[in-house]
Amino acid sequence: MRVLKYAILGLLDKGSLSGYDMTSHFKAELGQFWSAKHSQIYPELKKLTNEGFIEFKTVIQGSKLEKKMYSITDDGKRELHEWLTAYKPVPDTVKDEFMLKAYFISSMKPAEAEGLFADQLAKRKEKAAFLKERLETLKQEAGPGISFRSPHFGHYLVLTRALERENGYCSWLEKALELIKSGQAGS
Amino acid sequence: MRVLKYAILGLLDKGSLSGYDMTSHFKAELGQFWSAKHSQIYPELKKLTNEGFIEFKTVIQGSKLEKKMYSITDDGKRELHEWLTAYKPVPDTVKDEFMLKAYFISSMKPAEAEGLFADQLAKRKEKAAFLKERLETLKQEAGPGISFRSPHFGHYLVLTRALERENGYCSWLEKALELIKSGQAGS
DNA sequence: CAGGACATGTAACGCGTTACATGATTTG
DNA sequence: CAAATCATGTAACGCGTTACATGTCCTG
Repeated sequence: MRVLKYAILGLLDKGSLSGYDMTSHFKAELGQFWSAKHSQIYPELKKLTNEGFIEFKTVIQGSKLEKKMYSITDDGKRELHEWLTAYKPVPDTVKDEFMLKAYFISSMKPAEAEGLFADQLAKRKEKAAFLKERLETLKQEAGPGISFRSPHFGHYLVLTRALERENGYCSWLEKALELIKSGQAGS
Repeated sequence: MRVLKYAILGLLDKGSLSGYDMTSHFKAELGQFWSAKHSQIYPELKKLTNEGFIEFKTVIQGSKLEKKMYSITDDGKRELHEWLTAYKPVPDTVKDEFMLKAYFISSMKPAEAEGLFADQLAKRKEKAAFLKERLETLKQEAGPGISFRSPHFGHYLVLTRALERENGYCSWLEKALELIKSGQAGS
């Protein structure tokens, strides 16, 4: 399905970028929902160039270092638009290794399960706090009444969703922990 | 990391299964958080047998049809336990193609974005309703006061998490849709 | 007796990660 | 001047999906 192709086209639709710049985006907010390593990005850039969806200009950074600045072509824009506006089914499976362990909870002792869930809760809370801070920063940059028109709207959507995802996970973990503990008490 | 290995060991820790049985589990509740096709399962079963983590007996179904019933060995149980009780970091990225599109919302017209989000909301609501029904059924089978001791506790955890995941997605989509529509009104 | 479910396998291909490999630039 | 960051590439390997391939059993 080549989703990385569309991730690259989408990034380039906002402005020119080098391959290295793209890896940076995948390490920032966008990385909550999509990412790729540079070893996957560089070959994909070559492929997209051959296909005519993007093009590049070599730029000299400093005195020697060569950098390829990519931009999207009209063909690329058409391709991106087609993907963006296509309605797709919700995936049946979104893989989550922790939930796989949860499914096998009967293979653990209560104390082991409690430890596992408590650890996960602590880590998720930390991540939620981190995302909350990022969102506060964004709100200050973009102003409080963020709207469709704002250049930060995409960031805003991604951050609010990521934060709610973690918060939802946390409240579920808390409920699960109580059930595990009450089962343990009655032994 | 071979997570499929542990998925198989976990399933077998509850009782003997054929490869075909495992694919059925991946199509049921467990499939919300992990799945694999039979083309991946059968080679993995061969590998796990060679490694001594599982073993099988050939059973005749009907008069001719051969079926391999797998069970977990003591080595396999140790291996499973080690994985279950290992604390792991929360993954940085959980891929979500729809959220990638959301990040690129500025490359869409408001009406296009509205259509996309409305479609996603309808599909997520449908999935949430389906999961809610499954959960009601489970509650009737298991009784209302489900606890750690219940043989259905793993199912219960997975279903409640999946349902809350969809509900959370829906409420975020509704908020996003309002922002998109209000931006459109002011154009 | 036909269609769907049960049952098991292999092959080809693409996606994704880790590791290998190199070099320039900036900042403290 | 050392360390971190900027910058680009390839190779090997494993994971996952689609397609190819075959045959039995049960239900209406």
